[in-house]
Amino acid sequence: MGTSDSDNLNSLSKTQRKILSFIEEALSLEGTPPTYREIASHFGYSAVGTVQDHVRALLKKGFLRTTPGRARGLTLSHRMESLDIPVLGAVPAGRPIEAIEDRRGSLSFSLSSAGLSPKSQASAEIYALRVKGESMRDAGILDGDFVIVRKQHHAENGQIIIALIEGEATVKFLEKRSDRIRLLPANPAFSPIDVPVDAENLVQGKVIGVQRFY
Amino acid sequence: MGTSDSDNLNSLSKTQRKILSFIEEALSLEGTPPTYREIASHFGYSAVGTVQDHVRALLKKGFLRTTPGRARGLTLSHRMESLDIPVLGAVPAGRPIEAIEDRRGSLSFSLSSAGLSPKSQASAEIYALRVKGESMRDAGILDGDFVIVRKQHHAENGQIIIALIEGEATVKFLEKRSDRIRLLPANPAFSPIDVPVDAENLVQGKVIGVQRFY
DNA sequence: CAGTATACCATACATATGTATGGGCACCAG
DNA sequence: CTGGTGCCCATACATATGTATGGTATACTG
Repeated sequence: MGTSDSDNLNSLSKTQRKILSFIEEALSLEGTPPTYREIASHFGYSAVGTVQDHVRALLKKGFLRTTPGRARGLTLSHRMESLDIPVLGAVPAGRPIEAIEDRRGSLSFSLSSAGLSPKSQASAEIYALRVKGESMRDAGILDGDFVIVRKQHHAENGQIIIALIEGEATVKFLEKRSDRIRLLPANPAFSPIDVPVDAENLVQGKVIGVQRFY
Repeated sequence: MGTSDSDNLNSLSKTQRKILSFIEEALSLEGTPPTYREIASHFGYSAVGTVQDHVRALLKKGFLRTTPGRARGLTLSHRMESLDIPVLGAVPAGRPIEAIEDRRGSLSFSLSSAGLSPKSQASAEIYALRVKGESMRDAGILDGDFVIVRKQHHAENGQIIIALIEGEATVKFLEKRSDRIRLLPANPAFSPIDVPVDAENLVQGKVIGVQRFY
């Protein structure tokens, strides 16, 4: 498991990361890489050269490859696979998930199979989290599995959600009541967790899928 | 589930099929669709117009889409997803899985996450099956889940495999012994199945992943 | 201070690429 | 025979796009 230079996303500036994400996204959504001008207009740049600079940086750092002269010649140097959603790392204490940009990699996920429109992906509201622990075992969500999450701050009874409890992200069933909210594990060895109805940032997202690799 | 016109590959001429395949291939290999001229030179055409004709036909028949004016604007009209593996239907009696081409759709699956090289994909040896029943419940494989299978006819002890029993495909743990082979369910409500060691076509593939959609 | 990286703008130019037009030839159904 | 489809060539043109050049400004580092 090498953390080579080109693997270390921390070596990227915030802007560079944004642009890289956009390219990844466009690749999966449109099937073709964006042009320099498309990138520029997306971020409000009035100059193509601005994008050139950033692409050049990403090139130099090994995140992108280009075929000289080729239209839409940008490709990701890593995974040729395709469309991917970010795999977020562990949730630092107290920080809601939106703040996290600690990408650990990416997963491929069939949005159409999940009945999602391309739009829901466009807004980059889908991400993956690696499950730790056995608390959802009986729901078929095992330790090490990836849950596919759509970022949203509401959910219905009985849905599996990502909840933020004391700064920690956990996967649980949601049970809303008038007086309190209860988070139910799917494993008799674990106890339900009660939360005040007015808890802030409780619901971070809804689990829309599970992926496991043997 | 209609077999619409654009689903029927038989409505394509041999040449059109070749060109469609080339586009699909280029998409997965290069990450970008080919240009008309690239297609032309690949097939030895000296005229761009020749490709235009064929693309126009594929367009008309609904296999391709284009964004007018866009460089490398060809995209597949079906699965926008990306790389996909076929989802096979139920296994008809007695017929080994290789014979089945009853595509029910396709799934996106992150090969790199599963530690697979692009080559294993190229050989189209990966497919998906929809799980019926609860026999593997305790292994986190639930009814309705998709198992990702690599086609192979051998497997090791403890691995989850696709076994062909009396013409039916089932998901089970494999337990090889000197005298017989035992297929273990992951659910106390089900019983192990014993199979002679010389059973033919028993192991159809190895389960390398699971995917679930809520 | 010089040097380097980041971040942006403006402009120009060569060419990569989609697209239109106009043929030509073979085959087959009406 | 006429029309449609498949299959191929040649050429022209507008524009989509990569790429080079040259600025400005900030911040950090040695």
